[in-house]
Amino acid sequence: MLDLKLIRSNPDLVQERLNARKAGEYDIQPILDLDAQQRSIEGDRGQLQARSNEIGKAIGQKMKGGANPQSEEIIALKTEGNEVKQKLADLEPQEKELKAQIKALILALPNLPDATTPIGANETENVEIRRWGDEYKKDATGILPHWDIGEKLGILEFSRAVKVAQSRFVSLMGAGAALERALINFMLDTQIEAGYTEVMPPVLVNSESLTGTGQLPKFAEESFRCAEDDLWLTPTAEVPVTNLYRDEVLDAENLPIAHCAYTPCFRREAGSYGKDTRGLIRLHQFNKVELVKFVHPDHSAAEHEKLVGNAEAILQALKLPYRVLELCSGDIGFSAGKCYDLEVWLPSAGTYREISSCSNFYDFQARRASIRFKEPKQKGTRFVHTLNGSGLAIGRTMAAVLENYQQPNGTVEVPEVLRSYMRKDFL
RNA sequence: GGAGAGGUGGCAGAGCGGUUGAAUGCGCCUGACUUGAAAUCAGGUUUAGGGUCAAACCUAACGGGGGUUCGAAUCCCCCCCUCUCCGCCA
Repeated sequence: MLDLKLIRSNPDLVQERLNARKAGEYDIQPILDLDAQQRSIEGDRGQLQARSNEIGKAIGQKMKGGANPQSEEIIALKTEGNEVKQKLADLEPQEKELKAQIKALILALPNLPDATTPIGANETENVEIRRWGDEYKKDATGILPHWDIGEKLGILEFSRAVKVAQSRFVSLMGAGAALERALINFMLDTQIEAGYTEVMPPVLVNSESLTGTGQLPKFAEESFRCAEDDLWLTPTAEVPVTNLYRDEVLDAENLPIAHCAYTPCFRREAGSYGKDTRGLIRLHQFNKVELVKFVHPDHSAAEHEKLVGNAEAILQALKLPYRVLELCSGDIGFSAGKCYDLEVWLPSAGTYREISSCSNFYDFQARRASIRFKEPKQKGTRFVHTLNGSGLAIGRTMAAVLENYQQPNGTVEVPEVLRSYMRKDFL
């Protein structure tokens, strides 16, 4: 959520930053208009309420002093009190309605792209920052797509999963399930070693939580909902883990708070019907290890770089070639101000595919979820900055392993760092 | 699912119609005492919005939403959540 005070005091800057996402898409003028109305009413209301309080206090004092409740003096005050109440009854609903409208409009506004975020219209204008692991790229000749090799090895079961659920689901069988577990454990162990505290959060979350991180209200159609309970299947552990601290005031000395979490993730993938219909790339249910940080605003840029490094460390340990993109203003997510994507090399397709997205949300989510911190000796509170990134998406990592580690004889070598988890060298 | 209890400041916990934004304790901050610290004493310490150069000041908030009243943390109604016991269950 953007700061209304910033919108009010610096409308041109805000509008210009929003235009960097998509020109003509966002207009803050209605907010400014409604805000002016609301403030005007609030002024009047405040005065009336002050008078009402005076009357109440005056009556209280006189009664305590033994005044007759039927005396003219008291009756006159009560009459005025009733008049004030009438006027307030007229003003209050107006102001309430205006506030609700403003809130709804602000909740629909995305974060401002950071000044360092490259300007661009769409994903074609993302900027490649660096590449890693070219030396591990093998000759792709004869390499089967991961879904083919997976079915051949009997470790990925698509058609039966479709019977059980629907399309875009998979069952992992035998060594496939074991590999998934190995990846989860390896990633968690690595991130715990790097200083993250593991958490296993609920994967059903309420609407307030989804609003806190920015999935609601705009992206309701992207999540599975249990309508009777106001609960949704979490689309990413970002939601439950960030909301762990919703409506809290944290001690500055406890920052940064860093969590890693393994959870299944659920996405409806509405509107992507033709895309990635085969394999593990785009499923309604997938596993992910997520990294989430709550940091002091002064350190969020440095913490962001560190977090990207933590995600990269997984790919490096797995010796999977990847590149780092900095997303441009037209492609960063709704809540993010700055975002790096990690893309892993998929030899069968001859392309890099997103495997992690690491974002700095600045105070955008913290403001929505009211996550603040207090510094000793300083008055008041400030919003923390929240960061998160995949570390990593398990299914896509599995796809990358099945392809990058595929042998000419149709087996798949187990990456060295996973062998102690798998207790075997080949699939 | 049945029965009961309860949701108050950073925490614990009073208040149950009138100058109560809220006793008390803990925590925290400032000062005194001390070589320093502890202990002790005095004072201070909620958040949000408005206002101001900065203050003063004004308004709101005692789970959420309505209602009664000149006036509600306190009374009434609805909803949510938590806890205890019973039942069921991984």
